[in-house]
Amino acid sequence: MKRDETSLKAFIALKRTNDAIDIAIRKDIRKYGLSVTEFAVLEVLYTKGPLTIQTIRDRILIASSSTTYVIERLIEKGYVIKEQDTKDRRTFYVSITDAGRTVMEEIFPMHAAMIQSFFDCLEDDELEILKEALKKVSARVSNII
Amino acid sequence: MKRDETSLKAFIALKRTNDAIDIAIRKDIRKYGLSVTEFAVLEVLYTKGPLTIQTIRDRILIASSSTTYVIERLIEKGYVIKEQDTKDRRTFYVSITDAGRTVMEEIFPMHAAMIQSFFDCLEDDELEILKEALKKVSARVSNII
DNA sequence: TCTATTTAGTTCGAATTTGAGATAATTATA
DNA sequence: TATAATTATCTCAAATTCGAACTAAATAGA
Repeated sequence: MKRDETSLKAFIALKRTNDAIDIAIRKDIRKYGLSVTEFAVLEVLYTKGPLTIQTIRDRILIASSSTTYVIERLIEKGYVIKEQDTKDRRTFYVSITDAGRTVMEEIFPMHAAMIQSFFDCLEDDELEILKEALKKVSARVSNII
Repeated sequence: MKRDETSLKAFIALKRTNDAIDIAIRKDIRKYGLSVTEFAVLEVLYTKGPLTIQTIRDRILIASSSTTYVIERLIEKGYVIKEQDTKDRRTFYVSITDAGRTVMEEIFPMHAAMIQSFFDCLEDDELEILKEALKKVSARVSNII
């Protein structure tokens, strides 16, 4: 198969894999009344600690207006709080609350187990190459855009 | 790094790569007045020929209500037509029109070149493993769900 | 210092997407 | 054959997402 053709096939496989996993996660997380985006925000705050709104947006790659929206939903649910930075009053830090942490502690193990089961069809070295190759490609995409 | 941890990292990299590419494609295709979903439908009809609505839905993994919606948009734009199957009157075949083909012939080379440039940071064997690994994972996900 | 530019986040309207529940046609079963 | 179950698609309301334009605050440059 020619190089160009392989790239296109890889892209199609990437899209399909992502979409299929997304559907699985959506179903799973819906039980807890969360959308995939809400979960992504909670997850990054849970693992990385308090972040500015902008950092959250860069992490999960959604429009900034969507970031405002999803954080508002999470505040309503009591899972995060938003605090203005005293030094730079344009920026806000978002942190997970105890209630948010409790939900994540309930969801996360099942979520992680599901993800792991998706990848358990790969050998160790395949998985490693997959991970590294994806990192290279996403860095490349960010560079080009 | 432990196996489980690598799976989670691979998943995060997958999501991030997909989202970044999606944003790039959206920008690119917007110039032609198409959404990413509309483009995906056109692309599959362009490369695979006429398909039923259900097959299109399975290919691009969106809700069936969304399939109805996006095909309606494409009909309005004159890029596809919908024809009822004479044998099974529940099913409809969707085909790309000449106008749709013309648009695809205009967009597709640039689109393909962009995709290829995203993957040109990988060696041939890395790309091959990436593609095959993604196929395995998406098959695995479909099996589990 | 004054003004221009940049940065962080929000508002708003329009477009898209979803899930739940129809409808209509086909197929399986009693 | 009559009825039940399945299949293909659609309708609808609600939720999400986006892009464009905005406000407010900080920083850079004259």
